[in-house]
Amino acid sequence: MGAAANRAVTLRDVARLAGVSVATASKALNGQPQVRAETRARVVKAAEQLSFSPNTLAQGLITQRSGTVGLLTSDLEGRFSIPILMGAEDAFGSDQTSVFLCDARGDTIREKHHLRALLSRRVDGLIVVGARPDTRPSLGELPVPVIYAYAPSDDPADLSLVTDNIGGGRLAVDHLIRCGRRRIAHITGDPGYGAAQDRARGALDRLAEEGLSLAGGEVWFGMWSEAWGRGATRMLLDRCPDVDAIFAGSDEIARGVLDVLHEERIDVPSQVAVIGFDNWHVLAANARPPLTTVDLNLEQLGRTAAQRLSAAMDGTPVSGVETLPVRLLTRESTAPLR
Amino acid sequence: MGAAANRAVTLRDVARLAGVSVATASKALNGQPQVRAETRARVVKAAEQLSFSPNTLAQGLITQRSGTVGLLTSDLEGRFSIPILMGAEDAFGSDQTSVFLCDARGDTIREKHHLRALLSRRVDGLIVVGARPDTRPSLGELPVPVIYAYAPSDDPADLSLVTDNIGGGRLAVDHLIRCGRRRIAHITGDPGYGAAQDRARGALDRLAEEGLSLAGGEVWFGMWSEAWGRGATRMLLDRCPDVDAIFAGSDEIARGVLDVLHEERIDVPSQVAVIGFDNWHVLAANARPPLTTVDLNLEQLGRTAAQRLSAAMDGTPVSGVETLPVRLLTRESTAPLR
DNA sequence: CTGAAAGCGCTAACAG
DNA sequence: CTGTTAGCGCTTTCAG
Repeated sequence: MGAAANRAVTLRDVARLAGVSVATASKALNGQPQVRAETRARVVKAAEQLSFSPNTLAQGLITQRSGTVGLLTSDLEGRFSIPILMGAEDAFGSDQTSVFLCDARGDTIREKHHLRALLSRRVDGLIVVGARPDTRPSLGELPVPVIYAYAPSDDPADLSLVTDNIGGGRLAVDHLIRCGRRRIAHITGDPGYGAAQDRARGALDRLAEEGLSLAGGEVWFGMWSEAWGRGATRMLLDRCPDVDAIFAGSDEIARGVLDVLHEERIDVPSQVAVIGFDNWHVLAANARPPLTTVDLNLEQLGRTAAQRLSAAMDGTPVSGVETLPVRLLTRESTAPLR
Repeated sequence: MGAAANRAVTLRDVARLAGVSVATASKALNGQPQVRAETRARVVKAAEQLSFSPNTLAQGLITQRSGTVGLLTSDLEGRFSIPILMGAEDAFGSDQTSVFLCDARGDTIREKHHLRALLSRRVDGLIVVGARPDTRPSLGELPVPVIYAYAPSDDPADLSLVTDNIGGGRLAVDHLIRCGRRRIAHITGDPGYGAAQDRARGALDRLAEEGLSLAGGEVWFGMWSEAWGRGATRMLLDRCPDVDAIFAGSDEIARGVLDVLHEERIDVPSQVAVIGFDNWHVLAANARPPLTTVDLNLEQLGRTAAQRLSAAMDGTPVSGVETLPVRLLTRESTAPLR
């Protein structure tokens, strides 16, 4: 059918059927101790018969808790929001808390609108997930706690959760070094992204510790696209034909790198090892060969966001920027030399 | 700050500040006619001063409408749910309706849980988005209207919205024919998917109308992966070297097809035209050359779902299966012969 | 142990 | 035009 809509069954119906008062029915259903076992059983049975489901709105009116949180994202399309959102969703048990999803699409006006709607729905808290890992404007002082995920707030009084891009760059290069590579190049995306800078910085740091410098002389900044990955690789091969490893700043770029290497009949990983970043599954797993990459651990980030938010809702707010670890995911595009 | 949480301001506070009764304040704020303009102004000003935001829960208690809908998806990861969800989100103006997002991850138990929670939150309606375009079990009779999107319900009494896969297959082949191709092959995914069967069927139909049959003799069913696209293409080239167009059942497969063609130095589109399916942006737009493909119009599907749901909530339920059109998106991997 | 009464924040008659 | 009263569905004192 789909649309059956009789009047919804209320606690009063249950009470009537069980032959008790509404108050008693309420206590029985909520496991309050001061109810005779026999009575409770009768009420529970009645509730089941009518398939009663308590009106959460009414409960919320009393308890001053709606049992909902708002998830304000700037780019749903983006692959970043989704895992975070899933992590958050399952950290709040579905029984306890439901999440309102709002996509502002990078539009401040729309964000304001959504915020207003959420507040008027009396959400108990808010998670704000940004589109890219750069600082975003704080929502300011709000009547409910807020956690910023992925993109940190510009106000240090807020709590922000971000991925460790510097650590990721370091991890990637470290892995390459452990594979015995010494002539390591770094091709990455838009230098305007904090993520590009941080990943490069981590890579450079680790290289320096080893007394190594970058093959090709410098970081190849460009765009977050396969095409740039291809173009940069061609130039790199030209200038530095003896490169033995390439750290790509994203999986998209890495795909471009692999393509050109394949074209030039340079074997991966035996001649050149390649490592990506993001673990964008459809790109990384389908690559030829499957791509070793740095996984952002985004679900974990989402779970942590939910936990911090719960803590804040229970009166233990935290502030500052918390950096969450990323991890290496090895597939076949890297291997020890020889 | 983040957690400021004084007591939320209520209509009573506004009324007091404006020096009127709660009832009058309510009327003033809700644009009821029977309020003197001067009074209304005073109330509105007071509300602004206190940055009052009406408690939607309380309103819902009275109007018997929560102004929320549930979005029950089976695979958030999947690229399919997201655009649908976005379309739905913006078809319900954010001022009117907010959406609860729940991901059941293909687990029936979890689905039941979510359903229960949603119902107890008194959602006004439900959109159920499946993971793959095959029939799924109906949720049965519910106290609110339900729309099934992408994956149709097995109960014809429900309303389901699906994409036109047969039409899509037809569209793809039609385009190839208009490009002057006569030796058209079809490489596609898992034959257990209705989508694979339907796309093939549409392709075959259109071919038949033209008196043509499939290059390579039959449909190449396999898996939804780049690797299968590559493997199938190699076999195809072997068996049928004069093929002049390949219709791939998905963009992933198409990427594999392009790879092998490139390897064999067969030019796309001058020698062989290639068309994909799904318009999975990161794959299609970054392909070499950029991939002509069939766009599923998923946002539109989401919008339509929202509209149908609104209609049903207003008392105009519909049932059956509604098939929504897909559309051709031409990029550079197809072109007229010569 | 059980029920009557009050009230969460808001709206909707109905009097004044 | 404005205020009083009742009540949405539920929980929670407080008497019985």
